[in-house]
Amino acid sequence: MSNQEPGGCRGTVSAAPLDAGQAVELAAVFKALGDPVRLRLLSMIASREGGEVCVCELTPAFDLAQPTISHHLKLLRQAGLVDCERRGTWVYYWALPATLDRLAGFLRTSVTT
Amino acid sequence: MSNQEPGGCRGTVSAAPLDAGQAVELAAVFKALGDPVRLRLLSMIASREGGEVCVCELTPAFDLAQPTISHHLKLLRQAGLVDCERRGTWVYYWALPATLDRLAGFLRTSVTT
DNA sequence: TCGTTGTATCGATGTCGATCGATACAACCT
DNA sequence: AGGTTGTATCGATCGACATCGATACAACGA
Repeated sequence: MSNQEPGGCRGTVSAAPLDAGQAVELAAVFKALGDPVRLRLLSMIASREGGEVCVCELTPAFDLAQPTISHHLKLLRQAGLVDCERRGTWVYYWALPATLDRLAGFLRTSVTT
Repeated sequence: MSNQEPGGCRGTVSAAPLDAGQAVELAAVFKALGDPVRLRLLSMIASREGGEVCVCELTPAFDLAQPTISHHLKLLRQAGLVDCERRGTWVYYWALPATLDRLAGFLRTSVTT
C-alpha cells in the first residue's frame, strides 16, 4: 500500500480540492438531489413564477402515497434547498437559491479549470 | 386525496419542470456526488492541472481500504463524471466536464427562474 | 363542537449502498 | 518463470433510506 515510486507515477494535486469538512456538507446537499422524486419536487417548486407552491399541487403529481411526498419535502428542507410556511389550511414551499448557488459554484470550479 | 378546491389553493406550475425521465437520469448523477469520499475524489481529479490523476495518488489520501476507493471510482465512472485509462502499471482518471455542465445547467435553470 | 380535509409524524419493512478482507488480474522486474 | 506491486472484483455485513398504512395534528365549515 505504499505509493510514489521514484520515477514512477509523478506529480501532486496542485489546486486545493475540497477538504473533508466541506465535502461532508456539500455531499449532504447533493444526496438530497440524488432521488428522482426530490429532483422533480425541487424543479416544480423552483420553476414556479410566484416562487411558491402549495403542497396540494405537488402531492397528486406523483404515484406515491402522501406521507412519502411529505418525507421527501422534509429532506429537501433539511438540506437547505427549500423552506415552507403554513398559511391557513395549506402549506407553501419555496426554493432557497443560496444553496443552489453553492452547488453550482462547486461544479463551476471543477469544470472551469 | 383530492386537490384543487375551488377558491382554495390556486395556480399551476407554469415553467416546465423536469419530466420523470430526465429526473431519473439527473438524480443518478447527483446521487454519485452525494458521498463525501466521491466528492473529494472528483474534486481531486477535476482540480488537477494536467487533467489526469493516478489512482496511486488518490488511494492514500483517505483512511479507507483500497477496494473501497476503487468502488467509489467505479461509481463516478458509471455516472459519467470521470473516465480512466490504464497506462502500464498505473491507471489514470480524468473528469468529464460535459456531465458537470449538465448538472450546473439544471441548477442554473432552477436558480435563475 | 363535531366532522372533514390538508399535512406531518410514527413504526415497520424491504432494498440499496458503504465498507471490508480475500482474491483475481495486470504489468513490471529479475 | 516467479516474485512484487498496483488496481479491480467478489461476498459478506451492517446501517441507511424509500415506501407504506396508521395515526396525529392543524385549520376550516356547518
